[in-house]
Amino acid sequence: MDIPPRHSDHETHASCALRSRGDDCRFCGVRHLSICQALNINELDQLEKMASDSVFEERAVLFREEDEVSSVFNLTAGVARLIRSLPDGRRQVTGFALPGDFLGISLEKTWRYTAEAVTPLVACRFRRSNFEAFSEKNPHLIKKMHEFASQELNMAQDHMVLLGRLTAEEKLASFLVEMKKRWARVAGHEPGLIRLPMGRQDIADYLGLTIETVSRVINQMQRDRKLVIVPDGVRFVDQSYFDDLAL
Amino acid sequence: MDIPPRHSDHETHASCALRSRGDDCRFCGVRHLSICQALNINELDQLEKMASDSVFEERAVLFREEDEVSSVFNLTAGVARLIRSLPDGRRQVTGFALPGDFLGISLEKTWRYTAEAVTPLVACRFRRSNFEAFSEKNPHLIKKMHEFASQELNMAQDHMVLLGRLTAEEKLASFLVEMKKRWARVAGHEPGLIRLPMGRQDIADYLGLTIETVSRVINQMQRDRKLVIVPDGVRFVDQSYFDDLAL
DNA sequence: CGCCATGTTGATTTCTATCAAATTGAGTGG
DNA sequence: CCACTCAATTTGATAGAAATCAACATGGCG
Repeated sequence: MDIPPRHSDHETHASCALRSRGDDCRFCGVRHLSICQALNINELDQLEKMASDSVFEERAVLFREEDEVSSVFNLTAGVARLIRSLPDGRRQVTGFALPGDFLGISLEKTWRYTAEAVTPLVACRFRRSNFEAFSEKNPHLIKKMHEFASQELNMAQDHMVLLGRLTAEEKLASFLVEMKKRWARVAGHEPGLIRLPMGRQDIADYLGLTIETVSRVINQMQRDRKLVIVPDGVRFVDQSYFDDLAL
Repeated sequence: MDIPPRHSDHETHASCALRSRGDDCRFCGVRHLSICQALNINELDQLEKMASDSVFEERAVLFREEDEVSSVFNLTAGVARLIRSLPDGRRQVTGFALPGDFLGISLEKTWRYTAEAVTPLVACRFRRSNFEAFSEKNPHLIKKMHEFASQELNMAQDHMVLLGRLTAEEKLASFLVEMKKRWARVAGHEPGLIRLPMGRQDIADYLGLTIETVSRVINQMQRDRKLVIVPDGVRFVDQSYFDDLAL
């Protein structure tokens, strides 16, 4: 990955020591996790001709709420936060996108949320018009996109329960269990380590809490020997404590 | 509507003074609001052969979380609450279904929420296997279902902001504005009246509040001359107050 | 080494939940 | 028609969880 891929339109010149599609969808590390699992080798070849790798550095904005959807993205490496903002600055993080996640599943004309890189990230990028035309010709891709959207809707409903009805402690436990499960699907993760590349403020905005409460609850969990805080994340000490509390 | 429709499989013998598909999709009052808008007259005829009108009385359960999805529903009259429950009894109402809304959009194997009739209701019912087979042959129906699912996802994200970041007063204002907008799409509504057929507890469980807080906030709004409480709903007195507060 | 963003900890306030009681109102049967 | 019942709602008093306000600590990086 020292040589930028052919179709690359780098947003930045950040180091390329990141997994990505490279130049061949057949060897893509996130293919089996992503929308592309719906495609056969032949269709993959067609799609590949429309793809370009985009690299974003930490804090870069992939797109903003209200922006026209000119491209859709398939995350291959890194983490993004998805944000809705209120006019007075209050934020709700509606989700974190991990490798394999697709941004633009809805095929709407404008983005309904802002996406920012939490870590350096790589995404397989398609022009919306191309991608939509391709999907128009491949009904099973639409079906797969619908499956992914349904799964997202399901997660959104889970999150409503969390936001509406859980205590701060339950929210944190649920979040950590969720991140543990989601990282387990991503190749190359260290089992046992729950990576938390996002800051405390992002976690707070995801859980409908303040940064102080997030900090207090996590540190209390550490004092109670439920977990240990490590660089870039946490490790569970008492898994059953989390299983009992989590949604 | 005094004579039950041909394919009817009534859950109850409740009065039929309710709008419904009747026996002909072409005259269905919610067609233009529903998934069926994707279909031409010919396709509508095919779909009609698979449809049956179901009638549910107040409080009836359409289906429960975890149940197998044996039928999907297109609501033609009445209101349903969609509920996720925690083991200890805490509830989150994830949404209210109004005429034109489709239940089963995701085509998953099991329901992820419980649906209960808030009012007597009528739904156009399809066996899941039939509906799925039909959609398999009609890619534009899948596309339309995907559009509807995307719209629901969008509403779910709005609701996350509400649950995570709004105050009780803002939550109520947003809810009332949302209901006003949604009823405006349904034929036969009285403009100006915001119908609230659901009880205070349902509203509380939708907004992540308690029944007491919902009651207090609405009654305070009435004392402040922002709205008046009327049988079966409210009327706005100061629309701009709500526009300013709502999400 | 020191700077600045990020995170932690402490003190206090506030909003909403909880607990408790009164009120309303729809449905029932005398 | 009117008392009665029971559920739903409203109102009041108090408690409590998390927010806010305010330092302080940490740690990555020039």
